[in-house]
Amino acid sequence: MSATDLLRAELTRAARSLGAPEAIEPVLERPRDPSFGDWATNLALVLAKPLHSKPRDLAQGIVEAIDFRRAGIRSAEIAGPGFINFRVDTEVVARGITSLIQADESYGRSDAGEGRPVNVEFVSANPTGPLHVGHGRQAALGDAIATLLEWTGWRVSREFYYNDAGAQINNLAISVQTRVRQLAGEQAEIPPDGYHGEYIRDIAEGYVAAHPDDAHGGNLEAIRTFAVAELRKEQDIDLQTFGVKFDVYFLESSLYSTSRVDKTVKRLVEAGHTYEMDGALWLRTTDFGDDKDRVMRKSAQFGGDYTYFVPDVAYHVTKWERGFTRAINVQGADHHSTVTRVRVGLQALEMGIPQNYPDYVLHQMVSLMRGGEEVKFSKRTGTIVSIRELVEEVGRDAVRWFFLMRKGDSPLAFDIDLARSQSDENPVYYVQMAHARMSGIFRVGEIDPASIGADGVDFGVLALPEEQELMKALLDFPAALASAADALEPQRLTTYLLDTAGRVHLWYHKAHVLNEPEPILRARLVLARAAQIVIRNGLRALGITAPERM
RNA sequence: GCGCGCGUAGCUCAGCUGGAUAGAGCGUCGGCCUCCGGAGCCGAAGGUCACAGGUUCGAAUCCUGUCGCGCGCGCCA
Repeated sequence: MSATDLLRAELTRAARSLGAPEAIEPVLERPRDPSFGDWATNLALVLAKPLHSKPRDLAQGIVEAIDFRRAGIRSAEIAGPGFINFRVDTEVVARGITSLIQADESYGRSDAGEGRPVNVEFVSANPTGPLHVGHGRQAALGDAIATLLEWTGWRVSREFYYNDAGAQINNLAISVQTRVRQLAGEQAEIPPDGYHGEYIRDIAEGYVAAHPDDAHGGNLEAIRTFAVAELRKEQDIDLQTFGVKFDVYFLESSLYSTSRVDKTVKRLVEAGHTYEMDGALWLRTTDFGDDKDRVMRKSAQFGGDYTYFVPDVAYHVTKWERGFTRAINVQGADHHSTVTRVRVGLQALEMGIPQNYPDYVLHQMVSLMRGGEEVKFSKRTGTIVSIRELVEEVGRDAVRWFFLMRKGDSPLAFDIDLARSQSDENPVYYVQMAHARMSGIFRVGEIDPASIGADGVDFGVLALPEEQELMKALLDFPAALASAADALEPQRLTTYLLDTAGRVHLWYHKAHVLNEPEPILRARLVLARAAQIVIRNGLRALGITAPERM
């Protein structure tokens, strides 16, 4: 049980003894000013209304009802309008650091998810081109969210859905076919809504080499198959470069071949939420809060196909039926209009799927900055900069960190110069350096960090304010990680790591380790080990490496 | 026009689901160190949290409206 759990449990007991409602859950937070103490609670302020008493009187009652020993505190003071500030027993801090080191690689893990399954879908790029930096942000976010959920006890499946069936694939095939014809010396133009990137020519050349019998590109079906396979291969390399692995690749075409699309449509019709108009089949999405109804099946004059959201709904039915009672989709905010449609489609099926299923994590656009100017184009791919190029230039760790350090809600200006720089101003360098420095202590001292144990160590000698603050920060790690996981906001963890790395550096400058006399040496080795573990685990949970030296 | 998101220090951004005097880095100014395991460290200035109302013990955070920016608004995906 962590220090905060102890205190919280005791507060709950004290509050109930004063007549507080059963459901009360005391909130603990770090006081803004560390001189106030280690933890503060607003419990008395919250209870003032239901109990019809003055906050300060209640606070007094709570303080008197607390068993300090059981709560693991050495003082409790009432402040301001009714806050209660606590100072944690030094013994409790010592125990916390001790169990941190014992937990080692699993420090920060919790079982809030209780092993329940969750599906995290991200990237889901159609095989019509290389992955660009927007997909990169998605890959970093999705992979980090998935890992954070694993750390908090969920059974995670990473899933990549791709459209290998629709109009865009047709566009791709025609674009490649055009290039094949040009190679054969024919006059041909890629249609305006086709794909114009340089890579299309590469694929055309590959096709001709693999299909010498079809040098003029007459076999559109073979071209389509070839192009999709090539681009899937390229995207896999992109993902590999980025270090992302998926558990499931889900093909849109399989939804047709298994009749799942037809079944979904049938069910929607039977549920009575559809109607025919102008030769098309419509879903009455306005019944569920959409601003207009949506076409499900196009009329004959538009080709008679299903619109994209129909297979998308069928796809999400499979997630539900595969046992994923929780599903998270990571997408660019430019696709946010799909959120309502997918959810509404699932509601209209009336099969007991919750209204807010699936969860969405939407992220804003990425722009690349170099030399203070925006980078717009890439030689290789035309109008986009591919994630592979970016990773090759600045490195996987920096790319991941930069994509994770901002809230998804805000647009991201990726500073290439900063990401490359080997200096404290580069946040990922700064954090990794904190880990490398801790590792350096053990390397120089020729001590195996894994051999460090905290038994019998006198924590009382860690009296510097910097080491007190550092220990507190290290003990905050599990809560910081859990908060990032719960909110599906990895930037909470990057923020925590940056702050904690700052405390590590501060301590490192202030306190020597290796040349100190015995009781201090041992205690500081323990602290260095604890810091090393926290930074390493935090970076790993974000998919970033923690180097031993830099 | 409608929907979603955003607006916090000169710049880039945090702000832990409503808490105390709104924070960090960079930049600026002043000082210290210039021995170390990669030259850092200390301090200062800098804010109408876009604006106006509202909710309550208490709002950057929740609600309403206004302004500005981004994205979306197809029988495209």
